[in-house]
Amino acid sequence: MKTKEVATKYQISADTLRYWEREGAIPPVRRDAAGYRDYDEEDLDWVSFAKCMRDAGVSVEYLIEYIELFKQGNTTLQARKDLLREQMDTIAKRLAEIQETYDKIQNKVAHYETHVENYHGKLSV
Amino acid sequence: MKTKEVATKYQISADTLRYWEREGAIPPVRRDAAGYRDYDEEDLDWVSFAKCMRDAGVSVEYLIEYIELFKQGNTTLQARKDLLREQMDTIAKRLAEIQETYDKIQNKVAHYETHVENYHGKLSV
DNA sequence: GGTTGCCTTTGACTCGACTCAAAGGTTTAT
DNA sequence: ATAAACCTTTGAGTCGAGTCAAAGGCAACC
Repeated sequence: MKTKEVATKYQISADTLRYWEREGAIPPVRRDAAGYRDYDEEDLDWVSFAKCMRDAGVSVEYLIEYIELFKQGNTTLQARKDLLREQMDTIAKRLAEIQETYDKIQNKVAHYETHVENYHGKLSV
Repeated sequence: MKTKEVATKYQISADTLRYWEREGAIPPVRRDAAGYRDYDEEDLDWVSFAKCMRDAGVSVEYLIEYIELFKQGNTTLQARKDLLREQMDTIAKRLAEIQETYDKIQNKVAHYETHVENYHGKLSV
């Protein structure tokens, strides 16, 4: 699978794909005879992983760290697990925060329904 | 309440507070005789609103738009409500996305428990 | 009355994460 | 066989969102 195809499939720009690889946020991708990237199943898994994590707000730097550990082989299994757990905690917090904001806005919108003046109310009702 | 106090209270830098106001992401704050900002209850509500929204990933630009509408008075009530609803949709999507990633990582971590090799598995199990 | 610690503005700087442009090689369709 | 549509690298540019530094004003304690 070539760059643009992958880009389309995962809704990422080709530039971003190359950028991630350049930075080490995904491992180096296989190349064909012409030197063109040719993503195999495993490469796609890494792309999918990176996209997921980025979408959840995980920094590129974290991804690089993870790949770094992966490259060092099976002695880093525990470290990688720890890194993922750490990210899970962060994501969980973000999730809760966003949920909270969501509820508050919902409340605010509900107030708009009833208060038909020059409304500006608190978020925390 | 003075700038630093507010900054501490909401875990924002004083610079950010001034930046938001400068950009119009919150309305102008009352000043004391010396020209120092003195946040009253309503100002604090706006700060809290801005922080909430920013934390949920809403752009400063959106906040500016909202404040713009607010300044224009009660003819913009519907527009403001629409804007908030739009943001709610976006936030809801983000929420779902993050939740999905969270579940996937959880799964991945679980796999680490059982697969004790040079593990790298798919996110989607 | 001086030092410390706030406060102000203005304008420049940083940082992360892309994004684009230039210059050029390959492959596919006509 | 030539154009269109890909691909490559390198290096520079952009963009959002702060963040910092300079230069100076007020305020309170010792």
